[in-house]
Amino acid sequence: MDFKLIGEDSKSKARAGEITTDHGKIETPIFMPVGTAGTVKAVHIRDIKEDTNAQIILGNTYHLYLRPGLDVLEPAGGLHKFNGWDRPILTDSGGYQVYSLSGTRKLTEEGVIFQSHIDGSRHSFTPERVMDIERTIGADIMMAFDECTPYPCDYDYAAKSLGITHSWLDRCIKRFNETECPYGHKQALFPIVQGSTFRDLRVKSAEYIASKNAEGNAIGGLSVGEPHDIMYEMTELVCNILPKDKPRYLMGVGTPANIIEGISQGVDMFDCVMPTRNGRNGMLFTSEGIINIKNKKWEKDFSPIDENGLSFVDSQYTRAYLRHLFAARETLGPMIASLHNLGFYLWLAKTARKHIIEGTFTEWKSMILPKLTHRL
RNA sequence: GUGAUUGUAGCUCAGUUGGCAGAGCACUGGAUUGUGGUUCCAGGGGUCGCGGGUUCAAGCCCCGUCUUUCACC
Repeated sequence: MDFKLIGEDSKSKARAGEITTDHGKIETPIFMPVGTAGTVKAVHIRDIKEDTNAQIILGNTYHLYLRPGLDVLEPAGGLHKFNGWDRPILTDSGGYQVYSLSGTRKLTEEGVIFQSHIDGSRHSFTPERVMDIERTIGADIMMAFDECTPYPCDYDYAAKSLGITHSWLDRCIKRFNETECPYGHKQALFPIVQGSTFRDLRVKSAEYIASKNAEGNAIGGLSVGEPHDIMYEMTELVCNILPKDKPRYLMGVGTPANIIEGISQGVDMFDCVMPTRNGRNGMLFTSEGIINIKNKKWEKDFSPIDENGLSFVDSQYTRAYLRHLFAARETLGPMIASLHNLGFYLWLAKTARKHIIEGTFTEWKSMILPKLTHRL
């Protein structure tokens, strides 16, 4: 993996760059659609590639390990071959899922013993095991196994958890260096900064992660319910410590406004379930504001979904028709809304990049921000 | 025609000994941040078939009437 900076904004920390992987280039800042179970829910691979122009998607170690399992993914030739996505893939390590999904779990210095949310079966994740699984999935970017602390989180727990995350990182790096991709392409390992909402823990973690000189670095443990200003404060703090010449990935963020703020603080990569999950539930992010397509006010609105949108669904379908699909619980409704939202998120990142390169990012940001939170 | 039976929110139905009219679904809003195609929160909505009567008080008891379904002539 390679990363080079293309341009920097003079009035903020925003920067434009380019990541090169064996599966192609990623122009940053970038939004990465989430494809937890090997699919970006309700959207065809063809539409993600050709309509939203996404350059990288996510997969999830926890979910893919449980289903379909490595005994399917390995003979399939890895996730790229399995789902037909030939551009870059990033796999989340499962640390977040062990925290958010698993009913009963036991966390020790060694690793985590958890129960499957599907059938209750017991499994064990250690840093070594997670590295092996991510090798078998074959993602271009593998995330280190961490513990995502909840919010709120008391200081003692956050400090103890951080120690575990750091020691797990060392074991991830060791295993990563001892193994290689079974399919022949290169894989990168990104460590994750934790430390909850405590400045000293975040600084300590960011310095530790920076010292590993990884090919890219991630900020985790945010967007878990804390106020936005705390999220921004922690992001800014950490970005000032993480190396400038490596991509920075803010995990799980966020709303369009969160992403613009993150970009201005020097974050290069984002992922979030919001465009797809909220899309499936009728919430649309458009160029003029946020729409709840289920609202009665759209019942007889025969205007296009988003007259400025670049996705084919934006002009193909009307708001009234999309509302009807949701009211009738037709499968096409969530499909249209998901594709539209992904198109909008990708447009947002691409347009931010253009303005960073042209030197007009700050002006554009102050123009676009009110529209991103406005409700139609 | 006779004997039973039914009628309460848009729908399906609870409603105790007579004591503030309820639920689920639907509808109207809101939430959702490294995804279990969800889930959660809030709100609006009633001439208790209709007309009388008893009672401090009736969805509930009494009388009449209409209505639903069933059985028998």
